[in-house]
Amino acid sequence: MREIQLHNTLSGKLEPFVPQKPGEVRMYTCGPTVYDYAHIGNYRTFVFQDMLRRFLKLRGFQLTHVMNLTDVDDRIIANAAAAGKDIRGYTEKFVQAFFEDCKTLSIEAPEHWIRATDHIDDMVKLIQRLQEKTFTYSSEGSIYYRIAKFPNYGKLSKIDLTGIQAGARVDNDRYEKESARDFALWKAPKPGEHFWQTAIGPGRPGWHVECSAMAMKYLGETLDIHTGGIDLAFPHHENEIAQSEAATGKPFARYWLHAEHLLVDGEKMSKSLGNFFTLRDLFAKGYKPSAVRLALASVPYRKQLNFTFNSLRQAASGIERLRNFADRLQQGKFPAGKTEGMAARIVQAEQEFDEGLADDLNTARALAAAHELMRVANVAMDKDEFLQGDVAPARQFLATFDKVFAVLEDNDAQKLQALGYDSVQAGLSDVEIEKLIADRTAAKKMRDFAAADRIRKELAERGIILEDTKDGTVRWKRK
RNA sequence: GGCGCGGUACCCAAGCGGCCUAAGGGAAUGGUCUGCAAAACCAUCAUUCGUCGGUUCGAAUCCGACCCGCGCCUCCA
Repeated sequence: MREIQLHNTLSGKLEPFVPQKPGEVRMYTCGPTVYDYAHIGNYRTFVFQDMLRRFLKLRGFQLTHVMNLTDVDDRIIANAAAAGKDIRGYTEKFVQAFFEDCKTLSIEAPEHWIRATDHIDDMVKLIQRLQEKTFTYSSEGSIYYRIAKFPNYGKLSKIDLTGIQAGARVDNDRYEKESARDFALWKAPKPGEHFWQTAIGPGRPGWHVECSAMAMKYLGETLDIHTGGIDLAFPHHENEIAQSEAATGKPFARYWLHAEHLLVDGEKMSKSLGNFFTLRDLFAKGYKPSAVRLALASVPYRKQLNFTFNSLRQAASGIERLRNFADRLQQGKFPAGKTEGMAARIVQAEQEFDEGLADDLNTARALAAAHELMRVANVAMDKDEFLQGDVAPARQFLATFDKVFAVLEDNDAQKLQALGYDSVQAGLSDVEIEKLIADRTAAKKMRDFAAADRIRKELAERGIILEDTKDGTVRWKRK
């Protein structure tokens, strides 16, 4: 098996992936800030993280994956206050929506889903460690990190601190800092704001400290993998490194992976441009969860993904093809025997699939391997050269494929219903459909094709596609 | 200005020195199959890889310059 290569932001290069402990991977991924519904750009990153975790598991690693939910920050405090709610009361709705969205997109639950507000003590302890080592200073009740004391600052984002010392840029932070780049570990409460009463005084944590404290609590002082969106590289991850490594004297994370952004129609998604979408916006327009997942998954994570409705339709077609093939394997009748050639092609597809993913999670390559095998197998089936004994290995391949892509299961309608979107064809039950198909079959027998076509058309209008098979049975599916 | 992605067919996209007269998918057109469909299959769809130079026996792939798109450089995945 080919060794896994990952692009490490730290070195700017592809590196062979070798975890600290053979066979075990400890991974931390930055999750959402739950001040609103997450948007599809967020999910581009989360789907990437999910595919990474799925691939590592497929490769047999014992994985401990932690994803945080940032449920305290300026926006949350402001929005909660405006809504007259406390922090938990305000964020709960978005936390639940996030969980639902993950389920809908087949994003697996990590081993630990954790919230910042459950870990204030851990953050306080980390800040105290930094205080002992004099990496901090206090000012007007807030505690800041003194970047000047950490010589390696900038190693992740390659930022050059010379020339942008205090005063180089306008510092409009409300608090007093020694240097413009210094960041708050702990923020003094403002009147009326929610705060925690702690050993380091009243207040609330700065943004960056949560990830350092939580990651180290669950995964140890040196993680194998840390990931997030590219925008987090600076300042968030840079600051995490500064805090963590100053406190422990050890490398914080060995591999840093950053997902490029999703664009909509070639532009940054933003509310003001009117190109801002949540998952729910897409479902309301009738797009399937699986198509959204595939659209997000099929462009490798280090490439900006230009999201368009056309790309969604393309993904939907891809899903159709994959599922049609899976159905054909499931339901088709094949001659007895087993062919050498097909077995070899399947092994080849498995190899290409694995190699693609091992190559810095090149999902486009992995997907192409599946398509290539499908074409070869379909051709063989059309010629009756695909035999019964070829079915199991082919299905095995699809199962492997789906362990990472997770789009084959035909459960979009249920997922949408669970979220309260009634699918178009909700009116017809399976029994009613079967009844209409029986009527049509009867009409066909009488050679009353007009009547038969009328039924087909009626079903089509309600989203049911019929397929006549050679042996006279009729397969159907919901579009 | 600094740092970083990227420009490959109508669209998405792989490729990263010879196996490339460039994977895979979507769309389209024609065809096979079908009572008609659907699915599947076949054919057509880039002698060319943003532009111009250079290196090389050989370049989409390396080097240089330029053009264009995008992101980060104050809490945005």
